[in-house]
Amino acid sequence: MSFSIGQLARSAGTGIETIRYYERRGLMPNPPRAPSGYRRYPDDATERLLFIRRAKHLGFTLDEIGTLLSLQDGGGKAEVKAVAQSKLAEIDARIEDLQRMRTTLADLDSQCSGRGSVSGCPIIQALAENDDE
Amino acid sequence: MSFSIGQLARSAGTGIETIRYYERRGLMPNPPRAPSGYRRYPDDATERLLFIRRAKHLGFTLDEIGTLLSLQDGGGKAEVKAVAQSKLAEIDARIEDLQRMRTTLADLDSQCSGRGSVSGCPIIQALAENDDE
DNA sequence: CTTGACTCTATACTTTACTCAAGACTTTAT
DNA sequence: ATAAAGTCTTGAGTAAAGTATAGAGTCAAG
Repeated sequence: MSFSIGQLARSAGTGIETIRYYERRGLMPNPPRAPSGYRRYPDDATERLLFIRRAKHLGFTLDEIGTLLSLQDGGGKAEVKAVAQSKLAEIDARIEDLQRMRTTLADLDSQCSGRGSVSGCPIIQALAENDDE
Repeated sequence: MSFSIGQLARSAGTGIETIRYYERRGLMPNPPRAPSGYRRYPDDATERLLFIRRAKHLGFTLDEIGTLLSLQDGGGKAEVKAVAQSKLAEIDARIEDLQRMRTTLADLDSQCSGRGSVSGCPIIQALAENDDE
């Protein structure tokens, strides 16, 4: 049994263009072709697409997913763990960043009455003021 | 006193191209020109650039900053507060997203010994497996 | 056999916020 | 006066991950 690209897309919940894009990016192997030139996918193509989807959902970039896919077939746990940990560090940094923003913004928001003209608005003032670097 | 674009860039810590870009985007007003066509910035141009920088630092997009700048001159506190709150909600959603990723990833990472070949690696297995939607 | 759905390639467009390059002109310093 | 540094406009390129389009060929059903 083999799939057409449309069937594969449906079975994995992606778009057709996405699959061709992944192929160009080297994430999906070039599938065999029917005499017409149509792509014919083996059963496990769905698995590979779902692998990519799950990895994206965990925050990996397509490049990183490419690495993970190649490690899947013939790497060591240490390499996989390294990729995971570096992503973890990245996520942590991003969270801290966002939390700093959140704190400042929530603070300003709570200081703003939300009534009247903009003059004296603590949010605008904080942006307009000249104290922090 | 008026600045050249280079002086303005230095005084605000941005690049020259960035200033021209902001001008095209409508964030910086078109400044008066010298006879040569050179831009001549009034003193408060630096303030405006710094406003933009601070707002970016809080996570606002340039479009949102455009809104804030126009509210600064003639809006109401309610509008400003609305912009801030919607950004706050966005940041919260993003943090939750990242925290979900972080939890899963940290979990998998802790389950992986980091030694030996990839076979049986919990990280790869989680990505390859077929259980969650 | 014809209609409609599907697929092919190649190319361009999307978003966000810049950044760079080319080629010409101007200002500043020596 | 001349050279270096600065500025001008226009247009293109960058990252990331697709999405869309055109125009041509193919497959399945009636």
